[in-house]
Amino acid sequence: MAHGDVFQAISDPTRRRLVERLSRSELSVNALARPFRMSRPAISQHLRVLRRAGLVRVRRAGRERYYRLYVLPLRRVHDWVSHYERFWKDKLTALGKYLEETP
Amino acid sequence: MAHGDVFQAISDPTRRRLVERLSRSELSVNALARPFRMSRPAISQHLRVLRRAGLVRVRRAGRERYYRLYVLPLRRVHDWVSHYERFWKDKLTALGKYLEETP
DNA sequence: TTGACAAGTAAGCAGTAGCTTACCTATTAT
DNA sequence: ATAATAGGTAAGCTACTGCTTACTTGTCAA
Repeated sequence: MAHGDVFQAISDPTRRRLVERLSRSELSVNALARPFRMSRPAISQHLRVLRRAGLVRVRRAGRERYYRLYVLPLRRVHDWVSHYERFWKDKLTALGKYLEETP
Repeated sequence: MAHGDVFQAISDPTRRRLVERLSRSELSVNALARPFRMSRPAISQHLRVLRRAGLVRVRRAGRERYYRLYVLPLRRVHDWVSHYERFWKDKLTALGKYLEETP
């Protein structure tokens, strides 16, 4: 399983774009890779990272493989970041005030 | 400014812990570094990454430097991740359903 | 059945990340 | 003035990342 880290998985902009594309629909690797200027093996390797982080799953159909987004691991990121949300929403906290004073 | 990437900045678990510690209060580097088993220069280097990502700011007081959290860059991460929130909250979407079917 | 195509893996390479020890600078204390 | 302290920077090392090209495997089409 190799169970990679989600934070690390989404730290790369290419992988974030892959996730974005998959949020619209399931896609074959070729379709996924189309807009990228990178070699297809590079994409395969990024997909491996996403797979290991549990962010995507593959369905084989003939000689194609369809990737589908599996968002649950993103929840960890969401939860971690949400903890700080109040600092930019609640301007009454010390840090929030500091924020306002310093542009 | 060197304007580092926030996603990359928080991809390291040590840096996330630093951010967590700073969310409670402003801290000097020594105070910050106390619970870590790493050398202090290592911490300084992590702080530089956080600084470049705009996540912390320093205030000098005598020979100490107090680091303070500056959360605004986290908003980018929050926004990006929030876009996928509906996939685990709204179980009616295709991907949400898929999620339910596959444990 | 021969070839084209989809996608993955392997090997190799340059660049960077994360750590260490050693050193430097500024401030405080004796 | 001397030494201790806070913290940063530099150099160097290992390990990992992200890419490439070359090769492999499985599937479909002529």
